[in-house]
Amino acid sequence: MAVTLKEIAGAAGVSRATVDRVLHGRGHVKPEVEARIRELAREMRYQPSPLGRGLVKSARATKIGVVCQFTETPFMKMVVSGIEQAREDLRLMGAELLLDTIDSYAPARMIASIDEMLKEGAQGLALTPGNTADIRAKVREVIAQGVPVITFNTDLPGAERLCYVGLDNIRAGRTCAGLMASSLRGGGLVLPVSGYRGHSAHDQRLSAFQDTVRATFPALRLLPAAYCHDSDRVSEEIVLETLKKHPDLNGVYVSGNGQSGVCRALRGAGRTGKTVVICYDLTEQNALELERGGIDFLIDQGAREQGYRPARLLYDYLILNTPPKRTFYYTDILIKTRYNL
Amino acid sequence: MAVTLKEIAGAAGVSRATVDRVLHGRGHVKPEVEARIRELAREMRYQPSPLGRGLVKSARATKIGVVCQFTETPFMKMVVSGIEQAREDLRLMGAELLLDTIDSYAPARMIASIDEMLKEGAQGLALTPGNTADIRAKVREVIAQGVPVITFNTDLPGAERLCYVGLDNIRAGRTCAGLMASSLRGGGLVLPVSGYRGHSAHDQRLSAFQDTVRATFPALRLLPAAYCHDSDRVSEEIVLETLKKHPDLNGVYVSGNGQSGVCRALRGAGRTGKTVVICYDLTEQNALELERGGIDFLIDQGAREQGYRPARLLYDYLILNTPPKRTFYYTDILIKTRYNL
DNA sequence: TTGAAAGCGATACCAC
DNA sequence: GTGGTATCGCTTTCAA
Repeated sequence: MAVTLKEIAGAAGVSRATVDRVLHGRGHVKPEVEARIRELAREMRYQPSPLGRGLVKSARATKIGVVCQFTETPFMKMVVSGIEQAREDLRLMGAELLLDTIDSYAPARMIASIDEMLKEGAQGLALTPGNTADIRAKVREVIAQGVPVITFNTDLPGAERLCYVGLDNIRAGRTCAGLMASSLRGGGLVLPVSGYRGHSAHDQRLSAFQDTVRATFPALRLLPAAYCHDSDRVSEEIVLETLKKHPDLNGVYVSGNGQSGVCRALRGAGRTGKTVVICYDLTEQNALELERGGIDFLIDQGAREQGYRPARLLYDYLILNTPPKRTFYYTDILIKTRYNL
Repeated sequence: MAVTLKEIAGAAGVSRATVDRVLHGRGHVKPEVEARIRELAREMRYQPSPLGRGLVKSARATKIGVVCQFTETPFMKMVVSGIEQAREDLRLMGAELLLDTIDSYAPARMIASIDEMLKEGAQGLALTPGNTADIRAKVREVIAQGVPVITFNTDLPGAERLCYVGLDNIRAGRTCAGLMASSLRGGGLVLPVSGYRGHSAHDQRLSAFQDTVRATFPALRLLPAAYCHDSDRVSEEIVLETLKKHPDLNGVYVSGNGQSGVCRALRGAGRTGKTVVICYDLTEQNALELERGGIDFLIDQGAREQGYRPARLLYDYLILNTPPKRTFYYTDILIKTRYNL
């Protein structure tokens, strides 16, 4: 049986209320009494019960706001399903999750949504921010008001957010370089395809891949990176063009979206299973391609975790007074093949 | 705000106690009242609060027993750390975890430990059983007494355990075959090294690997499997012998322990980085070898998860009356390279 | 067959 | 400064 507040109170010869005040640093307690209680709590290894605390808090439900952008993509849909899982869990734990999804990239809507959340009484926010000056300013303002913010999927450099939950894109890019090299032991020609120039995740994945290949795997020759703007049509075009010049293209690395287009082009050219394809995000579409052999390796970001974790961290912070242990919660870099889907 | 028992009681015009009896199927309720309450609960989408329930149960702490074998191996040490994490979490949730570790394989001690747990009042058990007749009989007996059992790491076929938590060794073996094939696109000679003949996990990993290679990757030639009894000395010997006959050995697949011996032999022969090594379990030793390039791919079983999950499932079952949703909780097949450690 | 009441651990509020 | 007390949602006697 764990030690309870009541036991501390008994041992100290005071009431539970006094112990509570001390443990929450609310003051209004005689210094000597306070010291004694602090000492006692340590000695008896007191740890507050999340059960009791949660129960009390469930009276006036704590509200946690989540705003998620880009929800039109299959990947983000999975993130949202993680958020909904969190909503369910939080409900049982006596808290309420307010969710707003923004289907595309819209900084203005993001800001409006943040304001809306605050108006509805959100006591903490989880966001997938866009990195614009407006949003940076807004987030700073929110944090200054004492509302904790967690970023997920995309970070917001330079803001005092509690922490970031998402992929370590640099390590992911390196991992892909390693996979490409081990699949092409004899060396070969590789085409990197990225999504948007300036999209921080895409950029990081791309340059980490390029840097690692250049530094560690000289047998691999890199073509200049091409940008497909996350469009399958464009990525297909890019690969087809490349195949004209290099019919024996050995590998394609896709750091953003456009995976299907790449697969289509290679399949049309009869290069499926010959040209190694490495890409990101375990969407249904991509899972299918893994099984069909169109994709060789895929980096899964743990989408549901990205949706779930931020809300839980905010709960722990707000209700249990337990701040996140780290500033970066990197989700696992999960390597998927057709065999471990 | 979620629907509470009280609200149902109010709506049904009865007391909370009556609703409670109905929802727990304890009987002693007039059938018509019971039907009305059931209907109401469904309509109002009542879901019991884990908070309230946990709090009550924390009075007479529910005891959950965990018995873990083979704890002398580095892998099992990580499993134990997962168990200890669960112990901590359960404590906060008002339950108590009794842990007994058995360093080696000892069916008799296992049985004694189970009895001990029951005597100490364990209301549920998580076990890494050995597959002997004695243990099967004991587990059956325990389950017949109404004490739920969960197996982890090793399953116990034919017992009515609640569920199994652990690796899907067959899919893992297949995954390794796929990795070996993609690393040796031109084909090559591969040596499978297993631990014990008759050890179900080792056997499954081995035969799934062999079957997949034979069926899917004809370019890979398989040497007959060798058994090293989990000994680095023996595995080193095996590899050295093989290298004499086949100095250009292209791959080694290690389904049990003995990884270090394999790496040592290859390193001595100057084959590190040339012969592809694929093995299991992210121990410190193995992590080091991944970084040094002695191991190319490694399958991580999610050791901590294997220790943590069973206790949580028992808690959910005993305290929250939520039985496991599946009979097999396969832990993720995590592919590790030096880049995504 | 039913209900009233106590209590799990922590918090909030109101008296003193 | 401090203590008493109601409360959160649920389970568990005990009494009717």
